[in-house]
Amino acid sequence: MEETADMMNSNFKLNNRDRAVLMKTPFLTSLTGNSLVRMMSAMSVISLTNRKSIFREGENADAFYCVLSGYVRLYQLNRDGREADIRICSPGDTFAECLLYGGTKYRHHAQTAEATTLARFDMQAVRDLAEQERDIAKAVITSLSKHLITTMDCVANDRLHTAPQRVADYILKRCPVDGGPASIRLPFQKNLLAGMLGLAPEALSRAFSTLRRTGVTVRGRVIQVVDVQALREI
Amino acid sequence: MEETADMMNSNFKLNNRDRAVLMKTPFLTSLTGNSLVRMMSAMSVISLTNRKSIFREGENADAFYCVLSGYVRLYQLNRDGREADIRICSPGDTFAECLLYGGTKYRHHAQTAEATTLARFDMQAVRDLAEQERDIAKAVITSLSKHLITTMDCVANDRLHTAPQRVADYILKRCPVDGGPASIRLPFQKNLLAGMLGLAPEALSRAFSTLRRTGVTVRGRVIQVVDVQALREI
DNA sequence: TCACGGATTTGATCGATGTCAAATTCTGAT
DNA sequence: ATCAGAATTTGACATCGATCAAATCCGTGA
Repeated sequence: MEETADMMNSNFKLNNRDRAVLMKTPFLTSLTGNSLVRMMSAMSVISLTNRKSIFREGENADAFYCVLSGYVRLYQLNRDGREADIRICSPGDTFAECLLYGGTKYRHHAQTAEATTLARFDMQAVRDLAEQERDIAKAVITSLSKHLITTMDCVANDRLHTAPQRVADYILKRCPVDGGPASIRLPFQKNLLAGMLGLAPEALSRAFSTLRRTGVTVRGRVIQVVDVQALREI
Repeated sequence: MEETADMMNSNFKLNNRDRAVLMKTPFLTSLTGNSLVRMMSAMSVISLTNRKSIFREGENADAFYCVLSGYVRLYQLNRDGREADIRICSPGDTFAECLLYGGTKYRHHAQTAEATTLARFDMQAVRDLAEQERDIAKAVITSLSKHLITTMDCVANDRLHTAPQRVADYILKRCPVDGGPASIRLPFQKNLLAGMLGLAPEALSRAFSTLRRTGVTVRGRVIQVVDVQALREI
């Protein structure tokens, strides 16, 4: 059994960290006993290196996924072939689960944005399970609800806030609640943060430099905030 | 029993058209017998005149709604008090149903954008029903799935297309499939269309005038397209 | 530690869209 | 049909963010 260096694809190993993430997924966190076992048996684990395609727009949707480690970029192309990120999925995020009952084709492209481990759920198997087990149906509902809320927030954010405001929002959501100084470390490249916020990388960079005058210092992936309260005002 | 001229609020009458819309709702369309009866008893009908508040951001979410006739605007305010539409709900659309399992407070303001009739579903009652009746859980899942898909499309649209492209998209979705000439009538004010597409009214107006050179004529609410195929190219 | 290549920042510019005000058109009520 | 008020369009502008190119930074592997 040989793996290429390019792409490792396994469905047996699941390390502790990945397992912990998986069990906190809305799909699994509330399940017990039989339901949990059945969900796990509809699932396999997949590891991919950076920049590998997971699926393409228009393909037949026969699975949905949960990110265990790494990041996944969902994007579309416009007529000119330029791509725009729709969503960046972090560990714990589920994607394409809306196709359980919403359609049969993937609606955008998905590719890894880092070395990534995924839980792959067979669409038809989960569909069947949701019809049989009450708690699985409820788990699906919870997952869809939360996902819908974050997506609506995304629309609101895009339509309501400027680039520096979105960046400030992002930082503040990850800062301690008190108003003093704080320091956070980005878990990924700025590239991805830009996509998450619906910005070109250059726009993100300029947003950071706008925030400098509000006491935000950026060095590599480390962001330092002099006064969290002051940042809230922007 | 007296109603003010300002706001009529009834929960007994349901005319034929409204009833037909209601039964095509994802929440009700697949239900039969007992489930249908129980859902109907968790529901009441509300009629409101133009520009009435349905709920406000931060209020306790004790109901979700389905538009039977008229239109509802979901919007948020930014720090300066300027409002941005998040979503325009048309007859058949459901809103705030993501709070069934996603949270306890409304996340934005909702107000009528015309004289409007709504089906109001008691949140807790439907929550209980979804736990008891399989087909109701499934109906909830279907509704959330579809809603999530359209919301993701909205993000994609915002990030990928210019104003004239979005307007062209809107027109094309409502045109016959063949490539010839076509004519459609907007079911609402341009105001609302602008909000739907994430544009200021002035930007919508200018988008229309850009489309004139692609053979699109606008007079009042009537939009005529000389060549549907040509419009697709933009 | 050094050097390389990719990531990020910066500069210059452009196009798209929001904003405000004024002109015009539309609509519904009389 | 007429008119007032609302909706829409148009004009003039300001601003934001995208784009392309060039410079710089940074992390990684040797």
